[in-house]
Amino acid sequence: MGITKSNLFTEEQNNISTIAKAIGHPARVAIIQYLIKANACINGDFVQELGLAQATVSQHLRELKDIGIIQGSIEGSRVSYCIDKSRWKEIQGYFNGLFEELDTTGCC
Amino acid sequence: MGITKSNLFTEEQNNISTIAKAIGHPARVAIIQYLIKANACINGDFVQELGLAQATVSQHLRELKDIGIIQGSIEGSRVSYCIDKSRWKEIQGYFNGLFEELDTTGCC
DNA sequence: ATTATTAATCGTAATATTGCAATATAGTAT
DNA sequence: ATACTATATTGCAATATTACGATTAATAAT
Repeated sequence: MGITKSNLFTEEQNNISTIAKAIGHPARVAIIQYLIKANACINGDFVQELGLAQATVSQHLRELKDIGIIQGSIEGSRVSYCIDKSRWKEIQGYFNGLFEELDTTGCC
Repeated sequence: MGITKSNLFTEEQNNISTIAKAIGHPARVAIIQYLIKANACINGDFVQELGLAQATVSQHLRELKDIGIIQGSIEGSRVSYCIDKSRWKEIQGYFNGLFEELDTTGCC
């Protein structure tokens, strides 16, 4: 069917998976890395940077905006993008929660 | 088109996004959490646990196996699943790399 | 005013994902 | 041998994702 049965899962599970899904495309990882490295709000030429069509890049940017990882503010005829650091830390917290539960003692 | 242009991106970007994609479904997050919490190889009744059809669960388990997060070993007529801890730590490293690059000083 | 630049949105095609019933496979128990 | 149990695979329908050309909207430059 292609439709995820979110109602079967906890809010945390849905949160983590939704965020992971958003990170689950190399272009979006590239955008995130680029903005983190820049450490500033920039109207970078993502189209040049990524090598994808303008419409496609815009779509990826919107996905990242939708879950709050990046923010875009209109700056004249351009749009300035940056990481939402507090949201990013929140996301880091979700993943850390997932990772830190692992008990390195025991089998396997 | 629905086909990701992986060739445009770095190996790291493709690695991260591929793993994130695998985590990008609540059922798979639930499986991971369940196995981490168990800290053992178990033939848990994932079908009961998740509330999805057996075929669907099997599919999700295979996806996690494919990228190495979990391992399944045949145990009589059952299959015993567990987290691949070394792989999981490797994945943790990928995400930490992504998170730790963030400079909390500066704008935004 | 006209033209260029930048970025969002719409429409659409190709492909992927999610989910399940049905079937297949393989071990267990009777 | 037969029936039962657990899991994998196949085939298919519904929906989602990826990508792009074309269009739109809004500012900037001439």
